[in-house]
Amino acid sequence: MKIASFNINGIKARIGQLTAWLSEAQPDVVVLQEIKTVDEGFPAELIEDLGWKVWTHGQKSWNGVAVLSRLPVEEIRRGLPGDDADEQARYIEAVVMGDRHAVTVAGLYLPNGNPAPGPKYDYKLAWMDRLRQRGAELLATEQPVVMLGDYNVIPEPRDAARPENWVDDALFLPESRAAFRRIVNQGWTDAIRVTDPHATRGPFTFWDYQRQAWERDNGIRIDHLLLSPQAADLMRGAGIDRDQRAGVKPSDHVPVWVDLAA
DNA sequence: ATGGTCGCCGAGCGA
Repeated sequence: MKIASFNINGIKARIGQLTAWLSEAQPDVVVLQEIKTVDEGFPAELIEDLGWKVWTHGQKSWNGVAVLSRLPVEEIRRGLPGDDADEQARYIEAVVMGDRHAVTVAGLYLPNGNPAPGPKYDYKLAWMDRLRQRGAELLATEQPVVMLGDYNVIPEPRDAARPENWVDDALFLPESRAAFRRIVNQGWTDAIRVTDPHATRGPFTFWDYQRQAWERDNGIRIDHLLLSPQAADLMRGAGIDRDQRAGVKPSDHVPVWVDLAA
């Protein structure tokens, strides 16, 4: 079961890139972030015509997440538990049926948090605490779980081409990194990192549109795939589709994926 | 220190 995450940065602007990548990469399950539309504005038919089922959790203009699956899905949950007043569409969860295992796939778009300090940063840290609580519940199932998406956290200096540029940024502040570490340390495996544990630079998943960041490979790694122990035991491989950042009108993020023997 | 680029939609915000 190949499971991927892609921050698409506006589905209406990126439907062509998405469908081309789907046929090229051949994932079985995809979570999307920043669809930037209400559910009715999502071009589901174009994707359904390619053999997918589509579930969206949309919002006007900002945020918004979705699940695409070519495998049967048993349950869908929209919204991160823990705050009924939270209006932002940043979380969607699916139980996907593989041939051998059911896999819980939690797609997330963690708040950016800038400027920090401030209310947006407080919201980010509170959201991360809610994610940690949901993560504990999912780990307690002792089943294969993949919690993946745009975490908006640079975990370590080697995850940025120029870490010195990020020291005051909500993506790299010590509190953000500590909150991410606290989640990982519950027992999750960082699928991309374990494919090359001793890398000293990168790999990256995001390059800003500004200042020729892509041309200069001035990237950061903020899209992550966290695996429960039962999912990590099934891992066959993981990767980053870096070439998706080239070409005409790309997203500023690229897809990340993990393949499970599920 | 500033501005640099996108996508949302049709001005300015969020990233």
